[in-house]
Amino acid sequence: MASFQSLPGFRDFYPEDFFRRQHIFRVWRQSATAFGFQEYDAPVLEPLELYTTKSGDEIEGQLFSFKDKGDREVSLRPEMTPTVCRMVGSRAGALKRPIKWFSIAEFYRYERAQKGRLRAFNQFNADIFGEAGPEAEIELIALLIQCLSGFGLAKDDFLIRLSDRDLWFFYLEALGFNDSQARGVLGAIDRYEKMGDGAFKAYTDVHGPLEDSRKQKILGFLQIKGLADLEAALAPFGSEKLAARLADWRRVLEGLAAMGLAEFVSVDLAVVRGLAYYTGFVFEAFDRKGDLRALAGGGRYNDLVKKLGGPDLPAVGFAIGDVTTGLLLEQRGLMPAFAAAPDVYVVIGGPAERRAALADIQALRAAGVRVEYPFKDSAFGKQFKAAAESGARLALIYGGDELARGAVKLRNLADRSERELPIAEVRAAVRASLVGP
RNA sequence: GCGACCAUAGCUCAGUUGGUUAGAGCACAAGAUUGUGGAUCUUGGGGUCGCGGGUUCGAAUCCCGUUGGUCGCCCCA
Repeated sequence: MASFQSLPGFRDFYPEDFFRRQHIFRVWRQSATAFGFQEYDAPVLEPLELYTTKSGDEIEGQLFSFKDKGDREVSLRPEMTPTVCRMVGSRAGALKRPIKWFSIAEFYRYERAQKGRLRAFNQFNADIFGEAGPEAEIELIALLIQCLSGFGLAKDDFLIRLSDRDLWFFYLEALGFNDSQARGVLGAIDRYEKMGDGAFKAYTDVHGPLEDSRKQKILGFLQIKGLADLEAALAPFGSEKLAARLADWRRVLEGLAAMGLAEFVSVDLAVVRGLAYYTGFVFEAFDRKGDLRALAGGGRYNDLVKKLGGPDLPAVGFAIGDVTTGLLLEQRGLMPAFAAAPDVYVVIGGPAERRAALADIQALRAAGVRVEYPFKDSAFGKQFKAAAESGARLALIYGGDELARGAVKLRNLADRSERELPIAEVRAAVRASLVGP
């Protein structure tokens, strides 16, 4: 047992773990690139204030924060949103709209680890700045779907639940709740799926009892699972603002339907997201079959750039994590097996043959061919075993007999066929064999 | 911050009422095997039994503490 271990909630990535992580990153990056998002990165360590300004002082309990040697209050980043708001905000005047950015980065939260949640984890973040209309939501939800279906996950595997904090506030206002009460109700709604009726305890503690008729209306609104139901529920409260909002809803759902993605998305007002800074549409991605925590979440946050000192810039974004995604892919058998096979394994007869082999090995590698060879001289039998175990498609054999003729052997390890070729043709022959059938 | 369960080799685990030098399979390495394959056989390396203390003639085993893991609660950006 080693004397040192990684810190709680932090992971070592051994090659097979790293391979799985890279697979996840690769799908995310390909998806974002295909959607025209540009990649950025930012510091791991930020001023503590960046997060307390956004989320309040209570957040500090969940942060990896400390004082640096210059007596600055700093924190490892727990999320990307404030950082990207700062970056976009400070150059907003010069950036072409819409601003579509993504990042893949590691984040740190000082919390107890549990299933799907660690202290250090990776997230893909995608955000669109400068577009107030629902086209931004369409783009991001479509990207989120691609970031999951790119692994081979289908509509039976996951679901995007779409909700709207604006509509909730509108509805609660119509029921006579003031702003503070409405926020309390949203807090209860956020917990209702998990806790049932107990979710309202925090509300009644602060705002007093909630009469049954209004509570039933709230619970009824919560059950809405489609646009038609939504429109029917809101019909009694007709107003221009509401009509415009419902028009936004139709545009989002029609846009996604036109992309062929309707079956991935459901209207579901039970999703409100805990954070207060969301200002409109909010959405989460869920595993349909299992009991995993949310796969991804996001929404619109039109006030945050300004709150963090930037211009008034509408924004919408989402994040998806590597831990839950990895668990889901393992459960569904969609995580590819670790593969580190070279293209070519070179079998070397002995010290004299090694010199010729090394020259070709270096030339092949410089040309981009993955080449492996034994460091120490050993029996041919052992080397062929090693060649087979390496998973290489080809073996190049540098034996004394062949080299005496100025030749080497090229063996196809899959079908065990073998041919001799002049040593000068090794590079061309290897290339042809690798691209060939 | 709170709670439950767990901890023996790189991995999965065995280890009797507390009793000599803690074992197996897999993995790794060497050999059988100096010109052709993932097999087989033989051999080997690898352990402060998570750590610390206590009980005992004697602790992997019993007790206390602690650290870590897993899973919940709180929280979830």
